[in-house]
Amino acid sequence: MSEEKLKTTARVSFTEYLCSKKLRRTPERYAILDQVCELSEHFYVDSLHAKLEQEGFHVSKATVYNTMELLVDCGLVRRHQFNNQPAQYERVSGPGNHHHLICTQCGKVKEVKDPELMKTMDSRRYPTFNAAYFAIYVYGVCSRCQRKSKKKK
Amino acid sequence: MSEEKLKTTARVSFTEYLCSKKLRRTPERYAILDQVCELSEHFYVDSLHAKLEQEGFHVSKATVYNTMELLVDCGLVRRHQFNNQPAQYERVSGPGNHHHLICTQCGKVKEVKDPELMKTMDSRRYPTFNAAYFAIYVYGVCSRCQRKSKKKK
DNA sequence: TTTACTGCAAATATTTTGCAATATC
DNA sequence: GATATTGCAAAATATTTGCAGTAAA
Repeated sequence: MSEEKLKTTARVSFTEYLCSKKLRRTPERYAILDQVCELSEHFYVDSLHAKLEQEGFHVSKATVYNTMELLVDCGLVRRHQFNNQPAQYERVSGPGNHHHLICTQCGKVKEVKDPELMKTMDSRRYPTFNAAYFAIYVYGVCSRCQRKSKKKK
Repeated sequence: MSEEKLKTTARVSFTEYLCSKKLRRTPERYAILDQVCELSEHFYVDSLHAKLEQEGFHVSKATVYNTMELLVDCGLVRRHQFNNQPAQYERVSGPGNHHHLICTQCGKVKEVKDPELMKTMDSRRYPTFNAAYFAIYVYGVCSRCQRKSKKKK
């Protein structure tokens, strides 16, 4: 999907969400969503805010925080938080199809695709819990840190 | 496993860990570990600290934070952090055999056993990543919150 | 016209850090 | 005896909140 098409699709979803919840469609909210669509990787509130300012769009951080909450609530964005770092966000593009490898030494996060595992996850059913989406984190040591510890020895 | 046996096993692991890393075996560290073994559920640094003080063992919070890091590093404890709440910790008893259901409305966390899923997870292999353990979070709406939203309509 | 939203600054709260005193090795 | 660890208080920092002004409906 092209970035433009992606933006359009996201805007439509967001508009539907805002209307259904009787929330206002402000330029700030759409500018933040647009910027989110331009960030392919995981990002932080701080980096998102900096990018917006850099592009000449002034918003307060409070508004960015507020909007991220809406975007998470409407399913366009996922929130992750590892090891007491600031929260990381990630745009959702299509059905969840990857999980995360997290290095316990350097904190780096890598995405991995695993269709078989995703299928297994999708097949899970819970009697009294209405599941919406899931996140899988595998903790371990990344290749770079493995090399580092070998050197030390 | 009885609580006493569990404590003993945990102490042995922790001692091995401390020795291997040439860290000191202080009464504070063991007292914290013992207390962790007495908490079956997820807990916070704050509640753990309060429990210790309540039982007459005085430790500073800084030491609790420090020790939790060691316990996580040596694999006796897992750390979770949801939705900007303070970090939650959970004692690891035997091989990982459950995952978590998290209510996006009230924030409540529930453990679920799913041996089949655990088997699938254990079978995953990554070429350059040395996996140690994993965490699975399923987000959705718990039964209580489902009832609440029905009432509202 | 109503009131939700924004920006700003101040408040909050968890976690980290600096340092002197202490206890482990 | 050397120095890692502790306790305490202060600092750091992400996020939330209060409030007056602005703008969407």
